[in-house]
Amino acid sequence: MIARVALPIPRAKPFDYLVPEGMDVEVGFRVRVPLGKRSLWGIVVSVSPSPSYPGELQPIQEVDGPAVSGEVLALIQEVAARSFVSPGLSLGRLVPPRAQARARRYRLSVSPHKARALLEELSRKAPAQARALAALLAGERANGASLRALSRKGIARPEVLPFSFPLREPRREVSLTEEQRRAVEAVAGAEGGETFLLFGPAGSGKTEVYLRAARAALAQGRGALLLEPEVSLLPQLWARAVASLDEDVSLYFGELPPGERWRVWEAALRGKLRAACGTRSAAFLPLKRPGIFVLDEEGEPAYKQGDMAPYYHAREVAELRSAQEGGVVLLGSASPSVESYFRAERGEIRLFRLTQRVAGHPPQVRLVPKGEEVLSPELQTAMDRHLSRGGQVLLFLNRRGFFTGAACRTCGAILRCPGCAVPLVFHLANRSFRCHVCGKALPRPRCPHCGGERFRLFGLGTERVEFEVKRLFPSLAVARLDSDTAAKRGEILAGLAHGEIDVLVGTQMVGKGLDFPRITLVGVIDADMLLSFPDFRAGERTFQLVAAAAGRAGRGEWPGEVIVQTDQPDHYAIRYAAQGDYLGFYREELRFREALGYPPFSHLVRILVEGKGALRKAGELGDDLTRKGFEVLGPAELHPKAGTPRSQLLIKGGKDVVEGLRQALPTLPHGVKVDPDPLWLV
DNA sequence: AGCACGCCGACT
DNA sequence: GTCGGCGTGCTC
Repeated sequence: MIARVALPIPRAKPFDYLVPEGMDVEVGFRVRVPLGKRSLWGIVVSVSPSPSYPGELQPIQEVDGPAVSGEVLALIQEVAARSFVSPGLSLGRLVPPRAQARARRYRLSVSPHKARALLEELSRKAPAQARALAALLAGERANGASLRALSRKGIARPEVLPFSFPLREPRREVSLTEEQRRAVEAVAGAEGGETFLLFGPAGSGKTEVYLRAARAALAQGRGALLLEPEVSLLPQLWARAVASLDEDVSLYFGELPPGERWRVWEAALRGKLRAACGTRSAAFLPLKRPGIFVLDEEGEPAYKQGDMAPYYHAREVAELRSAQEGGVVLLGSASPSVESYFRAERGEIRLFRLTQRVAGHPPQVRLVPKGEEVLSPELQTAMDRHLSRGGQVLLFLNRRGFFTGAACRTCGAILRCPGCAVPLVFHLANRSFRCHVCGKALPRPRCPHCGGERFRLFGLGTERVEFEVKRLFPSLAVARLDSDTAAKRGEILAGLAHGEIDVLVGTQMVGKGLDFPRITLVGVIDADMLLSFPDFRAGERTFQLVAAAAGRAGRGEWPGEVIVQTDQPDHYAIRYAAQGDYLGFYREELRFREALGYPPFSHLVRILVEGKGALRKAGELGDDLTRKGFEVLGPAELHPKAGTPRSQLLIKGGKDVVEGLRQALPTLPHGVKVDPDPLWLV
């Protein structure tokens, strides 16, 4: 027998190998095979009696066992084809490696009586182990190395616990509003392959609809996948799912330890797992008979993988799966993507609106000018007012660091990363200039033009907002939550929950989904920042930023207030966001998209060319595609990444543009990447 | 992706 | 004279 194996190399086609006599190899199995002088793990995509390769075949070296279901294997191959990358590489990135799950807890394997007796003996020879044993007896945490030593001696044994968040919710049976009930009934009674959009403001009870619909799917013996765009949003959804579904609910996201990822994946593959919460990569979890795919905050760009192949959108993956494997897709949002709302309006997906608030109050939103100070007088006054009443304050700014730019005092040149050419950001934490593209840190940079060592610093980052708040309100407890402090995220959120933190400064992403009833004031430090991006989605992102900020305020009994610092209060994205009017924004945005022929009135494909002569190569590729009848925008030169020059083309076309490109470019030239329906153009 | 082969510049 | 740059091509 011959097995065709997809290997994690850029080549699109799988390789043929001989299956040794007596070896059990099936489609979806992971196998180790020789390739040249190397040996690689790959996934069997088909098994047949005759080879398609004319040369001599090598035998499979080792079988690991089933790694992916036939359905998800086909899905990943389809996703790979759509983003012009090798199925083997895509499989290598989406199917988690087999790894031993790390023990998270140790248990005594001797009686407590015997353990106490051992304690004395150990305290002389191995005091660290004695301390660990004492901690075990007391049910406390202990040093890992000491525990492993105790395990070797047979005194303790490791116990693998599933990954979980330290968060529990009581089970609560809430009665549904009429709107919620109608949505649940429609979703639960739908045919497989249907997509729904649940559109309702923060506090309108979308999560309850997700959970009831998931419960209905589980009751029919089908699986449920609940997705969030960010890991930071998972704990709360997961805790509610655990409380409300009579089912084990696993967590699955890219940042899980490899052993844990594999454990959850394998449980799904074996049919032992029917419900999971996760981020975009969880859309591929090989659940048997999926019944529902929920995407909360469906308009969030984090659902799109755009930085690494395979380029995919979790919504598209869920819809492909529901069409092939059955089940429905339920999208939910207070500010849906323009694309999804457009589809709902055209009747391609079914729209359900939730208009009644079941929790909290709509906040009052005020637009104030930015001015010279980091915190405008209006924001300062409002902070005073809310804090003196015992409220908490959240301040949003989408930029890390202290100063976001530096200009040479001698010649005026802007200090840039030598490899990436983007302006360097000054961070107070280690007093150095850092590149936010490649992460390089320069403690004492010199001007590349004149060698000057003194710089004028400007621009606003989260560190400086934190600094300003501490300066203006010295008695307050101020914390900062951005990717520089993300390691302390749990600690910071606990502090916020216990009222130990008065003011939290954060970037939009890490601060999203916070649900703390005592946060009554939210400040958006610079609402204009996203507007200045040369991207047709700038307005949509700005609306989402302000709308998300508004959704964070006043989730408890007290009415919330939002202060938005902006110098463009008349811009429609900011104006409608302040009014909480999604539809007003949508209509105006749609007119703009139609006038310029942007999505949803067209499809875009981003072609990225990297390496030496990128601009020239992109130009030649663009000319070639123009001759073949494509509408080509560019080439545009991008800032280099870690010294590699980059350029890009945009192709604009109809629904079939990706298929057309696949025929026009059957093999991609070296250094070329293709991202269909990109969400970020810069 | 690796790893080989292969053809042109600055060094013991 | 060689060491080594990375362009092209192949691996079942």
